[in-house]
Amino acid sequence: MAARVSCNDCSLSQICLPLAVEPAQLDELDRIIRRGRALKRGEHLYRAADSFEAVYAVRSGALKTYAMSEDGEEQVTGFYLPGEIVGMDGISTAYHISSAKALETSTVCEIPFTHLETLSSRIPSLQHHFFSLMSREIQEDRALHMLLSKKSADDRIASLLTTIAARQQRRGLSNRIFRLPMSRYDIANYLGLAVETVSRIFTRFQQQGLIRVEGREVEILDRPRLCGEGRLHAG
Amino acid sequence: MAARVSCNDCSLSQICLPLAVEPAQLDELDRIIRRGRALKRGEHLYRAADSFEAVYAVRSGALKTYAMSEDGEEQVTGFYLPGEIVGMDGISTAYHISSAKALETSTVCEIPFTHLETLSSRIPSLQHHFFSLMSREIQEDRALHMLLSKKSADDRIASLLTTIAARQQRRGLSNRIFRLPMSRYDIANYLGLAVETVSRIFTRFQQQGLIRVEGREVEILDRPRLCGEGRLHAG
DNA sequence: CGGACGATTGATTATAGTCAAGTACTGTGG
DNA sequence: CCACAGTACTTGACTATAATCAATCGTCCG
Repeated sequence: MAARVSCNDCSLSQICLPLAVEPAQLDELDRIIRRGRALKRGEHLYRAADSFEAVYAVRSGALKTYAMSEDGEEQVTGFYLPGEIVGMDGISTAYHISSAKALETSTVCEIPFTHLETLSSRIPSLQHHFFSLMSREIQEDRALHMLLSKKSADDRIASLLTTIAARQQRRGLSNRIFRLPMSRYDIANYLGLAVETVSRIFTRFQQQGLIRVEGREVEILDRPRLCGEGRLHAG
Repeated sequence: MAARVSCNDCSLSQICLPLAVEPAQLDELDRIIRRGRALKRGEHLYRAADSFEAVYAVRSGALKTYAMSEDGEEQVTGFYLPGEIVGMDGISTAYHISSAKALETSTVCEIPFTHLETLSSRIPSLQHHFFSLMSREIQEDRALHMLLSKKSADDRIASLLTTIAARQQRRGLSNRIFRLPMSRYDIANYLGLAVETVSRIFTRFQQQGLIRVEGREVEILDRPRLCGEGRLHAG
């Protein structure tokens, strides 16, 4: 069964944790990982307030993380695609502050955090890689901060599309045609927009020839104009 | 000179890095720290694209971090008060992606990162604390994400004020009366608002008896209503 | 003292949200 | 296989919130 594959044989090893570990030490990492946990669409990987035990590498499918405000409204805080690490919130509190839910049928590799810490002490490159992963997460949050605080709804959607495209490419897939794993509602929530706005912008981007979109299938037709200036002030 | 004080004698040791280190090992941490770097108002601690060499503990004063978008507009990404660690972006890229600038006369302790990594391998609690610090930064970014994506201008300002108040308290200062180290422009920029909006809300909050404000001096008069529901729909 | 910057206030406008309605999908059970 | 329910998505009309434009005042420095 594919889920039992070792890191050695995993197609994602070049973008996942193993990239930080010498082949000679990969066995050590391999041994602490619990592989192939399967999640059905809508199932939770963990919930807010669950005790923090592990971080998870997405092997297939996609997840979203979200938090609840006091008044019960959901805030989607991130989307996680294969090769990406989810669950790094919670280290400081020892319990998760957000929930992680499968957007579609998914499998994850579970990496118990105390083991990972122990191993990181012994493998400097792993420690560095983990610092690095968290640092990148902070960087991405800063980019999102700018997106939400300075950019128009159009820019936000364009940025989401190109970001997803880039992450697809990282896994060796097309950066032009892909399927969004999340609903319009999740997109709207994540980007701080109303669903209706998201829908309208998808439609307009298509009319402007920037993308072709059919449900969750997206094709990027004019990347320069989508990313850049072209779209600003009447595209 | 106060700046030459060791971590042992530093009044901030209970909220800064030393809290993670046994007294017996504090010397080791102490030795790698370059203390008392002074910054005048407006001076940079580092700039975007500078090579990443160290993280910094704020000893006195206050700093802001900011990034520039391609089109040259500034995005304030954070404010850093005494006892807080600045500069953890940049680990993954080996160069800083944002700039850090003193909002007022400040001093910082410089902690060379490669030394910190080495030491972290030997002191598990320090490694854990550092993971923890980064995790908390991620948590705070998530809270900010919700603030920017779901909350009104009023909520954003209220949240900033109470957050600053809490951080003051952490250092043993009043959580009721304090001086904002940053300009209205920085506040507006950070919260994704126009300066005019910030100004108007400060004025209105004062008229509503929630705060007393005079320039950068702020007194919180009615915390419950400021934080909570009271303000919603006509306070 | 003057200039620049920071802050405030007012008038107007633009962007995205809300409300409302309706269509298209998806999966389920008959 | 189809009917149905429920959800996801789209579109239109109207509205509210905060942005922009503009003017003024205060104050900190050089």
